[in-house]
Amino acid sequence: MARVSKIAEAPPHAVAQALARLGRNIRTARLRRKLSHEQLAKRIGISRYVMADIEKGKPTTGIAAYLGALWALGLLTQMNGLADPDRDIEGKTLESARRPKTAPKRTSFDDDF
Amino acid sequence: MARVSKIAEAPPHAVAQALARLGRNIRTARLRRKLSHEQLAKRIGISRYVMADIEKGKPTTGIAAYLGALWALGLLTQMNGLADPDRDIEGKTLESARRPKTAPKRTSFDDDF
DNA sequence: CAATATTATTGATTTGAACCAACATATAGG
DNA sequence: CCTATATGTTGGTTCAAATCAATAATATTG
Repeated sequence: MARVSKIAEAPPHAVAQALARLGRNIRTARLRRKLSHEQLAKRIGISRYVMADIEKGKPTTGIAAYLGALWALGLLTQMNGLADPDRDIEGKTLESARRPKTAPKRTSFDDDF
Repeated sequence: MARVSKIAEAPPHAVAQALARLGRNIRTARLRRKLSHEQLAKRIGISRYVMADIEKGKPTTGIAAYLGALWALGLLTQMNGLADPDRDIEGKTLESARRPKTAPKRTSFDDDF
């Protein structure tokens, strides 16, 4: 185990898939712009090795590196609506009138599914 | 992470803003679902401390933790179109007919900007 | 094909991310 | 209010992320 969280060690299929796709898309965008790993990495402020990791969809790589890549490619604006509370229908439905600053106190041991 | 990259140490405003917003949105979604840090973290497979980091928008936290949070909240599908080549108008325009597997060889020192 | 650039891979080094325990503070809800 | 729970903070441990150098493999282009 050690210092890598489970989610990074063995991500659920959906997460692994999302990561792989994101990496592929970033690679495609880079090649279209005719940039090498080294060139793009320099603009982002990372090494070419991390740039390669991003395109592989490495789970443990810091999120800033990924967002930096999107930023350097002019694709960061697509992040705007991500997890937007207004778009969160499920959450809206569940939300009570009040807006608590912490989670409610759970009285029973409601272990997850 | 060690050897923190520039992008994580001092992210550009756009990246920092995107991170902060993502964290806030995740927090909102969590509270709407009446989950504590500990509860959600357990589902994701991270500690409650990393869960708190995510909501703060910590740049150096691994991307899998962020995606895991979205996944556990049922919001991962919103990642689907992110950096999609089909939506990348800029890239489409730049793309040549061929689809090279590496960046073209730059003969001169064309440093950026 | 040849020459050059890109990308992948390996091994070594450094340092902070992720973790935990313990304690402090804030909030919820009776 | 009171009390259990949620969240924040501190200090310490561990180990892999990020880096680099060198080399190998792959791709581009003349």
